[in-house]
Amino acid sequence: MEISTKLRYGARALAELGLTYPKRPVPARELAEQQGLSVKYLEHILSALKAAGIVNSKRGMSGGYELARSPEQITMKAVFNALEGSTAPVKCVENPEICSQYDDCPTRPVWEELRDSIDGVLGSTTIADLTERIRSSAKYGKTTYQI
Amino acid sequence: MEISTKLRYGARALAELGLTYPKRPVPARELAEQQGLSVKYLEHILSALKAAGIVNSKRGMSGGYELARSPEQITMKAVFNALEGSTAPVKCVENPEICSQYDDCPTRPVWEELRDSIDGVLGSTTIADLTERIRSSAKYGKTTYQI
DNA sequence: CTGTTCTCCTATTATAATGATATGAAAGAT
DNA sequence: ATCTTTCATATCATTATAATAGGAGAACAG
Repeated sequence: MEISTKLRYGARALAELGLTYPKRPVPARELAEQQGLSVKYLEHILSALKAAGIVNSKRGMSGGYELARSPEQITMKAVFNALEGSTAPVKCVENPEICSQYDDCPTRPVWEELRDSIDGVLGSTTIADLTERIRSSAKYGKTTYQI
Repeated sequence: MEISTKLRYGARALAELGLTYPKRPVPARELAEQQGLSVKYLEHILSALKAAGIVNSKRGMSGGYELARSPEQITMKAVFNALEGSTAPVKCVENPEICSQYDDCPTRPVWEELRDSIDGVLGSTTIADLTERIRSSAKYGKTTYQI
């Protein structure tokens, strides 16, 4: 039950966007370089984040991506939902109709508890928390990357 | 981030084994019929549960599988680990050496929190809880299946 | 109005994981 | 002996993930 690379890379990219917010948009190329990813792959991820209303984009020279809201207002739950889908570990939890034994299933309550617990963690963490960790990191300010 | 069918089917099978514990072993065929699964597939699952020390098995006539301990002593965390692997949503959480940026990763703490939260839920639920739900279910006693 | 920088859209491919089936050997009970 | 069951291994189909590729179209600078 691992998370996808999309969520991993996407979350880190958003953490970086938190650093520049609200100063300037950052091109996908720049974000990709920081993480050592291909620009094309990160573009996909950013596209999904845009579709979810988490980032805005600007085309052309000195364009790029920027957070659509302040970092404090973007929860990891929203990011998870955008890049990973539902937090429910089984489909029946969100679509009761797909299981004929829904009401009598002895295991479903466990999966519901899991979902709620995951939602709790993700809902109480924001991009601001991630960005703050970059700021207080040992390497912060020592890299070649300029804000 | 869904759980596998192995865990879903396996958990239900264990809940059923809780009903008969400690009276008699139940053959895979019987457990498979209850869930409408192929015997062969469930055999794989039960085999993994046996390797994890969660069930015991007995060959030959009137053989089958039975819980290795009392239902109260088998947590869903043990079952998850046996059928799904680690509860860590990313590998680096359990193997720091695979990531060069381990100490400075702004997202890792989130994944660690997620793991702990999942462990909490799974660790506080036992097979006894599942079995109890079968016992108090509307259909219990009305099926053709005899204990 | 031209070139550059960038997002954006769609298609394709590779790889791995899951889900499942199949065959038959080995062990135990009667 | 024979029936029932676990056990071991191999194979296959399907899906999801991860990633790459090519190029169209917007914004802006000169």
